[in-house]
Amino acid sequence: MRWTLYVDMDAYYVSCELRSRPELTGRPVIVGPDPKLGPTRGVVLSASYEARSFGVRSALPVSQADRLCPEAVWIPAHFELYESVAREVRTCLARFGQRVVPLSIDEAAVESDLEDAAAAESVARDIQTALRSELQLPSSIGVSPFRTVGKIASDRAKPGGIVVVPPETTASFLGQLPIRSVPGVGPKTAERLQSVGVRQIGDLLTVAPTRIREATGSFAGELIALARGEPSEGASEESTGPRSRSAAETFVADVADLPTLLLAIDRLSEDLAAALATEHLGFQTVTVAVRWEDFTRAQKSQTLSGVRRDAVPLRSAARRLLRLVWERETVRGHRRARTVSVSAERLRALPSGGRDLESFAAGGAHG
DNA sequence: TCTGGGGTCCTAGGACCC
DNA sequence: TCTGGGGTCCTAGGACCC
Repeated sequence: MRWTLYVDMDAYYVSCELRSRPELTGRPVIVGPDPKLGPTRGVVLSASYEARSFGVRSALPVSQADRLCPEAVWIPAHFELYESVAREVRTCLARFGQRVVPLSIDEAAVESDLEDAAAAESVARDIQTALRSELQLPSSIGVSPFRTVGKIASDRAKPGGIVVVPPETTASFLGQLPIRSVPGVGPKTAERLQSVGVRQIGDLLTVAPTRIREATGSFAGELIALARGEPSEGASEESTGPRSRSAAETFVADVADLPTLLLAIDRLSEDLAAALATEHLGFQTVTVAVRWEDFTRAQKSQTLSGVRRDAVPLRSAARRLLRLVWERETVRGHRRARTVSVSAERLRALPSGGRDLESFAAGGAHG
């Protein structure tokens, strides 16, 4: 039987940092912008379990984390380190299965043909030991024939554990868990489900399917199948390359004038174009988004007549789109901007040689 | 001092096409 | 009086994830 060993690294960014600073082990450590270095609008990226005991969590505003845990050791993020350690992790995992599917920087599914649940648990144990002894990284592992169930199980295994869910016990394992533990069910969906009487996954089997559908639309079938212990595993995904690349900037203080926003758009466009060039990616759609001071968002996008690769068309489209967003806002009376972002979409791989652009224009598209 | 940055997928209406 | 129908593209926004 094909099993998924769903590996989720514990406090991943913190764990990466502790490899070079082992003396901090056992102390509250937070990866994120250090509040003692000045005002910041940032959030916690990763917190050690010692810091979590103070209530510090990922995505918590730094100002609140500082109040909850003043003695924390703050470490600025080193994303290139985390990417390179993630490659080491995948290399290590490859020894333990037929296939390793990377699912995020700190999660991967190891798929392996194994005799039974006991054999799968034994491999999970070996993986954990290897990650710990060879890479000094703690992990949690969920074991199931189903990837979604593996992910849910890995959450229950944290920190440092292994949870095995044999196929015949899937429905009973899931039944008592809060609906919020299903990947894809966030605060809004959970609230809508609760309003039709669904609090736990098992409730999906007792509430009328039409009501589930009212609450969650096309997601309903997937949810009900999961509750039965027979999740519909989406057809194995061809990885087709990235769909979008973006760059964003949140201002230290909200911005009320267009020229300042245009300067930011210029910088972001340059950064984004450089990143796309590194990956040899062309783009066809440009989106500019503004987050206003009240945290609502407005965006404008434009699809160009063909695939582009340079900073110049990216920047000029982005500037135009920003002006349009700004005009629309002027009509309704001037909120200040908190964050601006530029996104490139409908990406296409370009040959690294740098041939004539027009040969990559979408077939038949003009305008 | 509330709420980063980089992503994915879904929905829904209008345009456009055959 | 009537008002096909199915498909795709574009755009704006919502929800969610790490």
